[in-house]
Amino acid sequence: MKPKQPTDLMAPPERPAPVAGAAGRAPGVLSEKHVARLSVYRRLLQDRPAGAPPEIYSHDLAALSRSTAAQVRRDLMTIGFTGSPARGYRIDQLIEAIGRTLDAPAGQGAALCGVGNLGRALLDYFTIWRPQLRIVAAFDTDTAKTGRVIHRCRVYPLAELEAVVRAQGISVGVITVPAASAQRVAEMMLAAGVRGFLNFAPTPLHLPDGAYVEEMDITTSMETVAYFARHLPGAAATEKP
Amino acid sequence: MKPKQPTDLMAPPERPAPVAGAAGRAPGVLSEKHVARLSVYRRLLQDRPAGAPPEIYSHDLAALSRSTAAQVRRDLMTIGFTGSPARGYRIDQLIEAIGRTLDAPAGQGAALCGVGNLGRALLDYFTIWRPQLRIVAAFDTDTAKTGRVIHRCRVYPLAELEAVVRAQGISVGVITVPAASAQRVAEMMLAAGVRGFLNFAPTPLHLPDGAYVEEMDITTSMETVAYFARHLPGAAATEKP
DNA sequence: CTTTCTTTGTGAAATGAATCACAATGTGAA
DNA sequence: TTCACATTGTGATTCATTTCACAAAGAAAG
Repeated sequence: MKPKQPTDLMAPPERPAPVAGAAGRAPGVLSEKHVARLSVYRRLLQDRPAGAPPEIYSHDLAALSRSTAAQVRRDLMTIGFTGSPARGYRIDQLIEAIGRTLDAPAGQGAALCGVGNLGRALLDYFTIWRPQLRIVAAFDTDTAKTGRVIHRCRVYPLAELEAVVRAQGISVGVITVPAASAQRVAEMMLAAGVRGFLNFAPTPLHLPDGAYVEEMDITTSMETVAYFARHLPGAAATEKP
Repeated sequence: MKPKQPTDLMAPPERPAPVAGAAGRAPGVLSEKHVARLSVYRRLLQDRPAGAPPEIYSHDLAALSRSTAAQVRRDLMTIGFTGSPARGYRIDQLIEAIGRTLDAPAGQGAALCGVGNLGRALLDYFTIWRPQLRIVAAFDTDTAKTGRVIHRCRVYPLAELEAVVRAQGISVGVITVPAASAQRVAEMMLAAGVRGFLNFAPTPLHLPDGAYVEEMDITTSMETVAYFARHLPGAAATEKP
């Protein structure tokens, strides 16, 4: 074989394809894991019992969130929040600081596509939800479902998606349709202005840059858990040699 | 302040606490991300249309799975699967090879706790499922639900959890109870022999080493998506300066 | 006031994962 | 047969994230 040029000459260098994700983050924008941890911290702090002290140490928050003290301190550092030695972090201020990072000042609306079993469960899950981030519209093709209001959320026919999403300035889409329709529905939402997608369909979405997709692949998670249930240190169970 | 010993003398060095996860993997055991990708590869290959060619190139599988060709090759390398230059990977053999890695030879059973909206949706989701990994029992405290069969799955009272889990050799637990009961239910399952947990409750589980927990935190995922919907390159939308 | 203790904030180091880049391999065409 | 080419397999490298480890900062006790 002969020595070759940098491998590909006409093909672009191997990238995650022109596909969505937080791949190339703008400077000052946090990483996905980072945002997820902040979200968890906030909820844990909000769920605190009434009598609890108004401050918390990094190692206590770490214990609550299954993290480490160093991780917590680093996370808070990057959002510019500071505590005091020997007293820890002020909980009320911390909740507020995380909110400034995570929440849209004017609030954000989400739309859900596919009012099946899972869709209805999620609507229910998010009914009691702060105004900061709410599912404000649902869509389905089934005329038996459209026009009704399920868990306080109106169900529109899919044909009205573009109009409703635009009118309400919806920026987040939750996809709970069957795998076969997921890509089509996602593209409709994208065209209507939705930028962030939470995809429960068991197939990856292919969207251009400028869209962010989080795959919630229940089947894959289940298989992952099953794998580690067998392969964890000290797990001889269920395994046939 | 005075120079100090290695920081902590009696406290153990900061670790993710004696808490579950794939933290310290045994040698030869794959990483979580790795397993997740293999699971996705397999499903994509299985879902292939009938007329498709019996082989596939790494870059084609990468495109399907939102990955890169190099990543795919590396993944298959670590499970010891090889293709042929200029012809790619044999799909049928690859599906089988992934199965040898992911599946328990004798199959694995899962139990679901909490037959609410979300629990029922998941039971439905997993009804048509291969024998390799199935939800074989559900549990709930509500006597209106126990004794019935929902989506082909029998619902037992929580009191029978230990007996049923032991009798059926169940190794995976799916938690869809309210946050307040999640920890208790997880501990019951752990005591009965469950090693892997898929936790949909909006609070992290605290289990000792020897248990693996995958958090399926829908609220956090939603907040993450919302954040990136606003902060993605070229996303001025929904943001108020 | 001084000492002792625990905690924060953060460079530096370590770990882990993804990507690069290229020799080796096989295919099909001439 | 030989050539040209696209692809695999993989060491080396880069990049991202986590962890370490310690100076600085209070607080509380003496």
